[in-house]
Amino acid sequence: MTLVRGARRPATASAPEDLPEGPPGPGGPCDDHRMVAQQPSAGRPRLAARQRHGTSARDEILDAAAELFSERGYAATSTRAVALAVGIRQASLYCHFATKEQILLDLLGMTVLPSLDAAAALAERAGPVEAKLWALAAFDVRSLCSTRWNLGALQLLPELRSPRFSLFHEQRRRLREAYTSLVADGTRSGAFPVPDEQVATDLVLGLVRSVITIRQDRGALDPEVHSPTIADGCLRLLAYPPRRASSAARHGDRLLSLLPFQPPDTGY
Amino acid sequence: MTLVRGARRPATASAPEDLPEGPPGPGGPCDDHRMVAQQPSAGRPRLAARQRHGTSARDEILDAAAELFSERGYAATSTRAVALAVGIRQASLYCHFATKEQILLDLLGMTVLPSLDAAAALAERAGPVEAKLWALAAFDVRSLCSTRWNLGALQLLPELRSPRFSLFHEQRRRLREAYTSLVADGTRSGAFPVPDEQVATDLVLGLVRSVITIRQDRGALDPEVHSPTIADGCLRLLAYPPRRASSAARHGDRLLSLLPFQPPDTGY
DNA sequence: ATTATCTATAGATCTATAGATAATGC
DNA sequence: ATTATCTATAGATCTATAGATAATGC
Repeated sequence: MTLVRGARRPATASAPEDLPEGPPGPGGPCDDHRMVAQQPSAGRPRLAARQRHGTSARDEILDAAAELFSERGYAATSTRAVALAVGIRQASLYCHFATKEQILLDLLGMTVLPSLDAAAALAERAGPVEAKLWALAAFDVRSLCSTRWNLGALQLLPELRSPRFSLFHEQRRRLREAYTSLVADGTRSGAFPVPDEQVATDLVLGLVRSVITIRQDRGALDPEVHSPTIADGCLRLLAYPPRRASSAARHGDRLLSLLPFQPPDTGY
Repeated sequence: MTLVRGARRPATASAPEDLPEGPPGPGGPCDDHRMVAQQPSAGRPRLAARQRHGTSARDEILDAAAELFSERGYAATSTRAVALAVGIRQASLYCHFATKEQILLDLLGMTVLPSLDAAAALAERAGPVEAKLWALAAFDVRSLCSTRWNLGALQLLPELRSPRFSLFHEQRRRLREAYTSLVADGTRSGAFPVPDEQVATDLVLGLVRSVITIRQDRGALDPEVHSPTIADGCLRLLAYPPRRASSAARHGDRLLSLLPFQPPDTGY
């Protein structure tokens, strides 16, 4: 059986790909304030100037993939589309990532790990459980609002249900357990008089994550509005007494500001 | 330029496709209780017996596509995979749908229209706004819980952001408006003392839709648990006074039972 | 004759690899 | 020499169409 080489490429293609015109000037001509100036470096020059946020080719690729995967989906985004958004050739992606899936895996790590760190730090601090839960929810929402692209939307990708993403699922499970344990504490202490702890935890997590779809529908959100509003909403969902709510929120806000780190607000 | 025909098919393939063995017996051998007995009908017989819920080939295809699109995603599900799940050849899908996208469009209609009908029916009835909101949320949740496959997950598909799905977006916008108008009524009457009506509506809708992701995580949900629990949660989110909550829920439940139709509970 | 399926395949597109090329840095 | 890119393309796979085939129903 013989195969015809190149039979798939139409004869009309004069230039094999479309890249933004113009070779990069010395030092990189990117005057867009979002981007970081590039030092001239080793390697064959690119055909197009730098157009992405990020100080390395790897970060530029992650930035483009974050935009496209979160807005169009993973399977629906070709590696060619990612490369085009970076300004390099499709094959050049593979100098920095072994597979397309590895790009997604790297992005997924960024969506859960900050909140997981916050949950661990809060668990070690003293304070009433309602303030801790408020602080964790507020941190989580702020993280989801503050990334340059709506990285949280990656958590909704149907492709993640494959067992190849078990590392990510394990991280999500641990974050869920942090919420579960706070809800259980509050139920024991009487702060959260709910009939079913698991259902209550599911609803709290659902409310926190609804910021992802709200951001998809409305575009950029103000973390200073949604973070406290949703954290307040979590306490209401848990039937925390309304007359004590504003005091718990103040306490939670203080806990949040004392954390040794804050959610990213300049991207990731 | 000459092309080599069939060069893509490996020489090892003895049978061109894999279908469940066994030609259909007369009248259809499907003794699975989930399926409906088939009359022998015109047309060339299938290679495999019927394996899907549905009384027509079209419904069988929708059933299989609902399962695969909701669990694996749209772009990640090939038409070949859908056909395989139905027990027909890939090309046979196109006897019933013009394009793959048309299958998704038909499924999307099923996810919003029942709740839209419920919203219209509730708007015409008399009753306190808190009971109406409770009833709408409870109906919505019950719809999302009661379909054979998690059809609501289709609403999360990233492919939907394309303008080709504007009909679906219009339906979603009308359902959102039903919620918006109830929240606005309740704010005016003092039942829902919230500072920002739009944010409050977003959170209520987010809480209702969280049943989609909860079902993805936990599998089948009991509508008799989640429907009232989430409807209660909506009133709490809207700062409805707790001491009046159980009365509002009773009233809402009565409104719900008086609707001229109920959410599907045998599939769709 | 009509119908619903089947086989076969066109043509587009996708991911990943092989190897050439054009810079920097020693 | 090392590095980061480029060109070219293999081989798999995808959607959709053309036309053959094997039933029913008149």
